Amino acid sequence: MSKEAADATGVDTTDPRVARREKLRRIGETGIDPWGSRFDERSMVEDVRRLIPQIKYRLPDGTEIDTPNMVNSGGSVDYRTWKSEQNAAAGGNGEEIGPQVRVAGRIMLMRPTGKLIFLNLRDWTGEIQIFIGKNQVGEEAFELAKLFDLGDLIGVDGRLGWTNTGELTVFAEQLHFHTKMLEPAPDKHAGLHDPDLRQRMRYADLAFNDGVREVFLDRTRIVKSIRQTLDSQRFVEVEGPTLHAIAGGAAARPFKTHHNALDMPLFMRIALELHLKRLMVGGIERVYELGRVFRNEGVSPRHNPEFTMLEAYQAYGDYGTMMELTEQIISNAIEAIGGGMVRKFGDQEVDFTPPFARRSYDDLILEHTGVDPADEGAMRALAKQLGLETANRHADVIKNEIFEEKVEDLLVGPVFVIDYPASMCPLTKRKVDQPEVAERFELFICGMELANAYTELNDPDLQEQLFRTQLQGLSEEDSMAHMDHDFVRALRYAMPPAGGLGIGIDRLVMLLTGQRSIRDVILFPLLRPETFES
RNA sequence: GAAGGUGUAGCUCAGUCGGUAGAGCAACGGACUUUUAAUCCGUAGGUCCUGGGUUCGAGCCCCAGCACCUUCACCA
Repeated sequence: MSKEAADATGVDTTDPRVARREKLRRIGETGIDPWGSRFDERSMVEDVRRLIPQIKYRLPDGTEIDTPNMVNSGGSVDYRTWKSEQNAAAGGNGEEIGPQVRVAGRIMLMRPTGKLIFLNLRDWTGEIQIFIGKNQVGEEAFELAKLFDLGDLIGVDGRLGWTNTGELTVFAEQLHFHTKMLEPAPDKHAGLHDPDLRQRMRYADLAFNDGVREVFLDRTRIVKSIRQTLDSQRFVEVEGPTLHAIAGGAAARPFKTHHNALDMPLFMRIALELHLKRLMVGGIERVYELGRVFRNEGVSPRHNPEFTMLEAYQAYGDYGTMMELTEQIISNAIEAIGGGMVRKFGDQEVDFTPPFARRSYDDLILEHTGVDPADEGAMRALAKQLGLETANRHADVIKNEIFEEKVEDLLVGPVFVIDYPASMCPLTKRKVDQPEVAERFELFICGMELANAYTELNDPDLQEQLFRTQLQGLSEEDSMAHMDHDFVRALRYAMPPAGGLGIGIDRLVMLLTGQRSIRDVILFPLLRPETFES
């Protein structure tokens, strides 16, 4: 048994948790519900700041003048000096007047100085200083204020005004206790740094770390903007099934699950594609889904097992249409969060001003390797030189490995890589005059694959044949040759020629908000479960 | 799955050559009615990730395990 410190009431003071529970108890003793209740007609901090013009200085003769632009609020005026000048000119002491406001939020900082306490109160729109003076709020309320801890949720009624140092402040007249935080607050300046804690306890990360909420609010703005861009072009948003009997539409390992009542194996979807195309057969000529897909693969700063995809399909379009749509989606999203078309990502700078560059797959290989991609022998030799596996592999597979090895990382972009080898793209229409080339693009930015689009294959017989054709050099698990008879039947009911687009939303948010890890743009990324003692 | 890194007070982090466990913030007590990460005085707080081993002696060295980070692998 370790020795325990105790305050006058015999309570252990070494553990902040114990101290907080003791304060909770004392608050309850005063008759106040420490878990709060409905609190109507409060203002958001953002809106309170808009009331600044209503703060006036009333001179002895009754005239009211605007308060100046303070040092602490971006201006240059020292309030004390300004007031004494005004008073001297008026021949008497004036008085500041300001609007009544009601705010609520979390206590982020506390600066008690004897019989007054300064607080920084934060709600989800911003932070504002609160002044609590013993003489101003009364003995009882001041005793309550002494039981406040960092992280507690409180409400304040008071007058909006300036302190002598020119800080916008709510001068408290009435205090309301809303909720006690029972856990110790993170470091008030450094916040939570440990990435494990930040991800596990995203609530604390959001509450106490600067900039985190802004990233996730930007994510919401980006997603909303994408919907607006598509909706304004008469795309219809739909919700496809997430449980699939056949995990198709991409080459990825699915999560397996099981339906008990039907005793049926199921897969979590790995793509949205095949159901959206069925809907185009049904006549929804412009259709999209913004939804979660699941891929049973490793995690990395760019991969989370569940992530958000946009897929959009436009009848009578092609991959060129999809390039234009992609440019609109991205530039509108940037406009929605502000900050300009030129953005920094790590030490790279990316100019998102459309139109984006368009470069052919083969040209890029030639440019970055100096080897002719049409020369299969030379490609194989280069692959061997790079230490890549070449035996029994299709020439296009080898070429693609070379592309991934030598080209992808260098594409700062944004650049549309166009015209892929047809054998790599079983859901893609071939060029009429070049059947070995597929009408497909991938959009690369900062070495990341951000979007993928095709002129969609709508020939049911060819589609069936491609499903049946096991690609050389790919295992069954790695190929997308999972026959989906119903999908082929759907094509037989006539799917219009169309362009289709997929965008990785998480990666887009990463790029636009400057976050280096996908886990910083996903609220609750996958983690191993924490072990709790109980 | 592989390699490297990290794990020390509630939080952020130091910890020398292997020799009694440290700071700032938070907490507790005190002073302070215009502070800005308030300041000042004082007090308390440790399963040094877990389990083994080497050693007279381990936060530090060795082995195994766990979690996270990075790179790689997997990844249309």
